[in-house]
Amino acid sequence: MSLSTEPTGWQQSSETTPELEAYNLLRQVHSILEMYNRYDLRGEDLTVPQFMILNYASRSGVPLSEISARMMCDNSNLTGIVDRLIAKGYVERRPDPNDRRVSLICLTEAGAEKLRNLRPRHHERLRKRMRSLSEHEVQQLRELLRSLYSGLLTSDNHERDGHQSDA
Amino acid sequence: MSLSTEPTGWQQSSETTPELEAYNLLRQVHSILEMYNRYDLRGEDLTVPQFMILNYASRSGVPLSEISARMMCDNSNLTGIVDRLIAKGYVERRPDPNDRRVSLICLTEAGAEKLRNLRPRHHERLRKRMRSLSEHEVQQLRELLRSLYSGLLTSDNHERDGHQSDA
DNA sequence: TTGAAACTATTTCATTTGAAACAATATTGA
DNA sequence: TCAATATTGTTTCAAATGAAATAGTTTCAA
Repeated sequence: MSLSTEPTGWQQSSETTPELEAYNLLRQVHSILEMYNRYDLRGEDLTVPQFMILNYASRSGVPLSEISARMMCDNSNLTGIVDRLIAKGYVERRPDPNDRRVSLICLTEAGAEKLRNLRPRHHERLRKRMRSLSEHEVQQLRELLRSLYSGLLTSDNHERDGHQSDA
Repeated sequence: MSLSTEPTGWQQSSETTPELEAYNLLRQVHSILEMYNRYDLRGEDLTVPQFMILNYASRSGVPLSEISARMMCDNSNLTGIVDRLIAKGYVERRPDPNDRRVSLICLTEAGAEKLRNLRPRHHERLRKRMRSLSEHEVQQLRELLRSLYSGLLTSDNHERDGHQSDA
């Protein structure tokens, strides 16, 4: 996928709903921001998920399953990514003395330094990229996504077909 | 990643901005909706990207690069996914008589039938999942994402460090 | 206490994704 | 025309992801 963002040729399908449009836009925005993040990290010896783990780790150590919960992914996904971060010297695994099942992901000094360097630039870039929204609009967007997020978590949203509750 | 969505233990970091919060929520919402889509397609012999390609293909055929543009991914990603869809009998490749470089992705009758069956249910599920937002809020969200999307495409958002334009 | 159940992380396997290199074809401009 | 350039799709490789199975550990109730 190239970084150039020229107008594309295809048309919006006629069969659509506000919900579907919102969801498609959400996917597109996510995809573009992810792409920019990827390019930002290009020269930094890091991939996007590796950077994400750095952001959730700490010097004192964070359980792998806490990181996977925040990243909304499976534990099994992180094993390999953490391995690569260890190979690069940015984190290390330490056993949790209180629970021998847990392995704590600890930032090394090199990892902490990397993070001190990258995080502020990352936030600043994001801020600039969202300049097309006013301060108020950003907050509006945040609140709408918050509602949506809560709604998705709390209700029975993954029902199977049949037995709709609004019958 | 399990489907259960119980409250998690971690706290929001103190160092954050409205932009970062909005982005993190966007990622989380995206992640949850994607997870639900995955579970919906579980018994349907389809993965999420496979279903997405079905949605963009047609009986008369669509160039692969048009599909990859709409999916915001690289052509190379689709080769394998299309191969699997062909193996399942839902699409086929046909050469474009007007341009021998392009290969048209055509829905088979089985693929068209699958889509007729799945698409309405898919839209209905999405609609229900977004019920926590009012009709007006869905439209607000859509408009905000539209603005953000346009802003991301039009401006020079992937600048390297230095030469900030707001100095 | 002990056995069943739950939890944590890893392993394994298939699929998806990102990126670069490539072959075939099309387009363009000298 | 024809050579340089661009476009389309595939191949290849590394990384990430989803899901199931597994081993080790903890929790909890009988």
